[in-house]
Amino acid sequence: MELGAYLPYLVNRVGQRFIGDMTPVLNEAGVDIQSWRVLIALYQRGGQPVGALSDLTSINFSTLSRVLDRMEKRDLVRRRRDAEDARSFTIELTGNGRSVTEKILPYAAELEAQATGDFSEAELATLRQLLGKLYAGLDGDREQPTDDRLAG
Amino acid sequence: MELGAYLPYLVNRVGQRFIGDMTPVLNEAGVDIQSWRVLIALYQRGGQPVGALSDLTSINFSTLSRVLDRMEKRDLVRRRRDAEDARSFTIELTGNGRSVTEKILPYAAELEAQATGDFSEAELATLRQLLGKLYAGLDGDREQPTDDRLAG
DNA sequence: GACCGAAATTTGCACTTGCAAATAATAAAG
DNA sequence: CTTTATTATTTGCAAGTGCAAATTTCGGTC
Repeated sequence: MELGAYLPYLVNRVGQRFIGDMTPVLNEAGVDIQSWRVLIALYQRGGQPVGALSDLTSINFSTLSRVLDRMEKRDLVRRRRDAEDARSFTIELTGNGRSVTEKILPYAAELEAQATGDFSEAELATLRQLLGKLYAGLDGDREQPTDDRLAG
Repeated sequence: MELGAYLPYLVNRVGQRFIGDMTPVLNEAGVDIQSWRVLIALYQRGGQPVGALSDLTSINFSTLSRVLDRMEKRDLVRRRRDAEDARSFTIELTGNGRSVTEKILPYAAELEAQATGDFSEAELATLRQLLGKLYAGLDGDREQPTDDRLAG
């Protein structure tokens, strides 16, 4: 086994860099990385129960619960009791949450663009597709349908 | 922007899964994820100063210092003062560290194999290459030479 | 050969994390 | 309608984490 060929290594290395490069922008906006993950998930998928949000963001259940505490304090999200099932909350963006997200998004896009400056459209598409396929091949136990939809 | 097309999202999602799937095996061996990262880095690259190890593993400097404390306690690594420069330590695997690593490696390989079961050799090579390229495109500020060598 | 800025590593501190147990609400059965 | 099993979420606790400051050593300069 060669380190530079070991996929978990290659993947997490890139992931860490994305995080490292995003952090200064997020700090300036007073948002931590986990909150940012939640923000984009909600921004694009709309209100979600905590469980779905945990799947969506890969943030641990209990951790997410406390991330939401922070976010609520900073008026980024709101917990609304589900009318159908009172065990469940729907987490939704506040107006402020939406506006903060929209302020950060351009930087996120720019970072991605910078990282993929040397990529052709075809390469980009391939990379996305292969990452999706890789994800699908991991931990097949979890509910596949949901995950597949996410991968789309 | 679509969530499923956003690279940081796709990458970190896969990374989290790799970690999640590896954790049970690591727990059984009494090793945490960070220690595992250090183990494979040392196993493949040999003794390293803390700084290089931090680059190699993407683990924050101060965090790594304490990860090494844990690892030293569990007799996985040893700190040896550099003869040339007494500010620096060379971190090296102990015999036990090597043997623990070799015990875990097959599972790591199996996990990767399982995740990439549907991949052709060509796809695998492409994925690795594109991840390397993506890494290179990120955070161009850091010392490129070192990073490029690592990406090899 | 004492002085000063820079480099390698560690530590203080306040905050974040994940596991497992607790809470709260629903659903199904008797 | 009480009991019991199940699901959604939160919390107690013991670690783990990152930032910024401290420590130790180096290399050059006066």
